[in-house]
Amino acid sequence: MAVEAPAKHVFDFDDDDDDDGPVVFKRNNTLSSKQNQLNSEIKKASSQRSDGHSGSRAFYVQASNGQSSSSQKNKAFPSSKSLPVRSPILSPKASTSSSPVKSPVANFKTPASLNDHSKQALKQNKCNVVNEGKSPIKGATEANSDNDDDLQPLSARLKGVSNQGTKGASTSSTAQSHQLVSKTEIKGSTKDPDDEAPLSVRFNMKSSAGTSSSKLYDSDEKKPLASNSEQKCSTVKGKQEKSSMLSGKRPLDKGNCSDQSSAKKPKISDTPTAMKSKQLTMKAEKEKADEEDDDDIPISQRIKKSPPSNSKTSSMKQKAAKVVSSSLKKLNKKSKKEFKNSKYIKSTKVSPSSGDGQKKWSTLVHNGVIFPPPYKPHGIKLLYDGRPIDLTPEQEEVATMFAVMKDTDYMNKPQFKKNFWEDWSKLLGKNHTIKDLDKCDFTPIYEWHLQEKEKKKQMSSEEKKALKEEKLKQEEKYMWAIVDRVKEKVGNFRVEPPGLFRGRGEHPKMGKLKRRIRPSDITINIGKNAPIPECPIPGESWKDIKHDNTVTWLAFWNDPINPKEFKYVFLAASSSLKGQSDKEKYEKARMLKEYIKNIRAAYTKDFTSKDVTKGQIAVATYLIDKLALRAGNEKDDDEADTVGCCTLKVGNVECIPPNKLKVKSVYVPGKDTFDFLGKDSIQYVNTVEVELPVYNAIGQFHTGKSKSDDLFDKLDTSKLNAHLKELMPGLTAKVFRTYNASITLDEMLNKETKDGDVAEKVVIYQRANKEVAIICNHQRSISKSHSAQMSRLTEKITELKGVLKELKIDLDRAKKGKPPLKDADGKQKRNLTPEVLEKKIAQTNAKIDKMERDMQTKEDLKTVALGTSKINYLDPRITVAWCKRHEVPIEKIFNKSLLAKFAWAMDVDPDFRF
DNA sequence: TAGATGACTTGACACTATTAGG
DNA sequence: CCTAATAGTGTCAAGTCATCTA
Repeated sequence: MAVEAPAKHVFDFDDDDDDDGPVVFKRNNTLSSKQNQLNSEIKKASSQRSDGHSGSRAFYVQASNGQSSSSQKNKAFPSSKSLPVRSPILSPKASTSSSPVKSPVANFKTPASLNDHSKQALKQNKCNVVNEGKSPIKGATEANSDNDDDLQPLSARLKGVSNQGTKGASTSSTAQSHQLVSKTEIKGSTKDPDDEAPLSVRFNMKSSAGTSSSKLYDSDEKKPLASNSEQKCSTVKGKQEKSSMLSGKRPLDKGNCSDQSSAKKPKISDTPTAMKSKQLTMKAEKEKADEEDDDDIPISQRIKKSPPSNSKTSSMKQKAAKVVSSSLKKLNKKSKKEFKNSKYIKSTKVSPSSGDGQKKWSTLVHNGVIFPPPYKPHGIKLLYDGRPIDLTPEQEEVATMFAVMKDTDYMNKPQFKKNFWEDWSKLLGKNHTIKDLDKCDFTPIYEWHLQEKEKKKQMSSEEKKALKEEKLKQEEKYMWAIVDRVKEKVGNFRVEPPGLFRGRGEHPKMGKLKRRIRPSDITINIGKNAPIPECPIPGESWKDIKHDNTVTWLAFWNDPINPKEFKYVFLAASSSLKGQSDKEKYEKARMLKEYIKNIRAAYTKDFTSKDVTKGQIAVATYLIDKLALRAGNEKDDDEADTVGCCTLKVGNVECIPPNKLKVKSVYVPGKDTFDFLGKDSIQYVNTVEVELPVYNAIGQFHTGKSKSDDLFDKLDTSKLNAHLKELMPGLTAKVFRTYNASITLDEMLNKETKDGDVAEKVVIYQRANKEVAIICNHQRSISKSHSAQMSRLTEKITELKGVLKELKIDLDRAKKGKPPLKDADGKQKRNLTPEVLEKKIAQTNAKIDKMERDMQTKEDLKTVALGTSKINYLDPRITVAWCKRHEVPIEKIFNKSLLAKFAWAMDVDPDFRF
């Protein structure tokens, strides 16, 4: 446990908490209380079907969180990912005292025995949670109200029209019987004791697996529209040769940014007492928190309990919701301020407020950031006109950055070279020998670089290990922050090293020098009473120190490429702060489910609106809903030229009438082709059938415009989002992406999962995952070795087929009592019985089948990136619940970092549906 | 109310570590 | 065991969206 000492040493505070176990690892159940807020803000009348008690209990510090990377080998770890309440680092004994026990069924291993601390933590946390609308009938009533047949989905309408899509589309809402009642009753009966019960009880798959089958609802409504669309994802990255206009539009490289850094919404000061009040036990805090929670929440509670969505009344409901939610916001804000300096402030740490510039933390301790090592000159000379040239270390450093990129695609981009030359020649100075980049030969430096790389590779594993450990030792203290007395991982504590800007696509600024960041560029954000991190570079100092607890960043600096933008240091994804907002995001998306029917009905109505703005909003919303497009903010001239929905150009959307003019188009749905560069200059190509009114509307938006004009000239993202907010509190364009992704996963999993072994189920999951990735257009570049791999596989299959043929011949002969043919080398093969041969044939056939399937999968997935959706779009609770229901170890789906990131979702009820 | 600013999420890809296959 | 493929992790660019400012 070498890490223990440094960790403690670094954050030496709270000594007296130690006897109570490191406070740091008693994570509060921020999520559930947070959820209350979410609810209060947006949830209102929406139903929450089988949210179960997710997040409604003690929170387990994810192991990885308290885990030093050096101890990751610990085998106990993977099995207890979500569980250790105490860090193995800080409390070694915890590993034995709360040793995880295998859950009888699946691998949701759970602690059979929690140590006292953990138990206490559980209890304490529980109280946070009770108010979470947990009435046993909650699920039942609301699920019932979620009457699918009430909902008139667009997809249903589309079905008549577009028969093209088959992808993952559930075809009917057959199984709509509301067996939910029984389900929730079962749930309810086990729930209450649950809270006290060992977690293993809740994870007991057998019990839940038995009931889960009763739950089969399916609704067209929830089906993503995109599932009906035929998607073609081109793999080609965009290559628009954009005439470079490095607009001088960024005049101010303001060194004055010091001002800006502070100009912000009103600061809420830290609790003065926060750090000092060591005598304040967690429990006391907790209780206060609960008190205040109770004070804070009731309205939302009431709101939540108000009748769930019902399409007939929903417009009224929506209005009401809006009002309530906004007034509630104000109320929250106000009360927060009023209590700011009271001791109640403590409580907000348990339920930091969402959004609205409210408090994100009460105490924050960290050690700042670590800087890349200074440049070490290598002395290798580049050749200019064939002659070696001396460079100063500064000049050499930048030259090396360029040299090292020799074999990248950037070298083929004039813009890159141009920008590089501009910045580098400045460093060289006016009278330097080097006057022309084209005459420079960087090869010596490049080769030196390759050599260095090779050297590194050749190092013995001991050396490598030592090096790694050295690095770890240096970084250890920066890796952690203590947020509200919980030790949390910091995400990116390393300051970005200098380099050449690698903009994607045709970025006008690619190749520019990204200068070195120094302490004097960096603003630190930290708790009022926390020690200010020592500046790691002697003689220098931070630019500024702030104590802003309305934000979550620990530090920032101005982006050297675009000085009015910032680079932030945040907590890692596994932190509870991130987890909170993650959960909120999915809750919002789930809420959309309750509104979607009305929203679709509304925009469908507006397709034909006389009001052009209305029509454009309608069509845009439709595209966002159906195609999962991004919103599409305006972009500056000094950014790559990419578009999203609101910034689509006329030329991006082509109408393909069945034959000629759209006016003529009869009662046939039109076809629209999309082709544009999206985020990261990834190309989007999609041909999709749309409803006739949409087709016509697009045609109208086209008229009188040139290809480069905005398709939606009356629209931008803020108007669009403002409109969406009227339909559902908190609704924005991106929620549709989350919604469509998660609902697709949920439905596919529940529809497709059959009996079978774990491997088969994992395949089902991957297929659903892939579907989502396609919907979201998550692409990856084809690996360099792809074609080689494919041909190798083909080869192998051919070979196997040859074997098969031979076997068949041998079988024939064996049946006739003849000996087998000689093998390729002319040697006599063994005599085998027909039975054995038949078995071999079957085996070979199976092998070939498998290989062909693998090959197909490989081909299908060569341009599809599954990771992004898993990380950002798929509600982890869907996955966790599915795993529980189907006895698939969660580790088969989530890797270590995802498990840490989704710790908040691990205790979801197996019956959870998105 | 548009545009600027600020904070945060999303995204592809490069680099490393681990595992599978020969 | 070694190599190649794959999985995992880190990096940092590029989005979204709320809020502030003029």
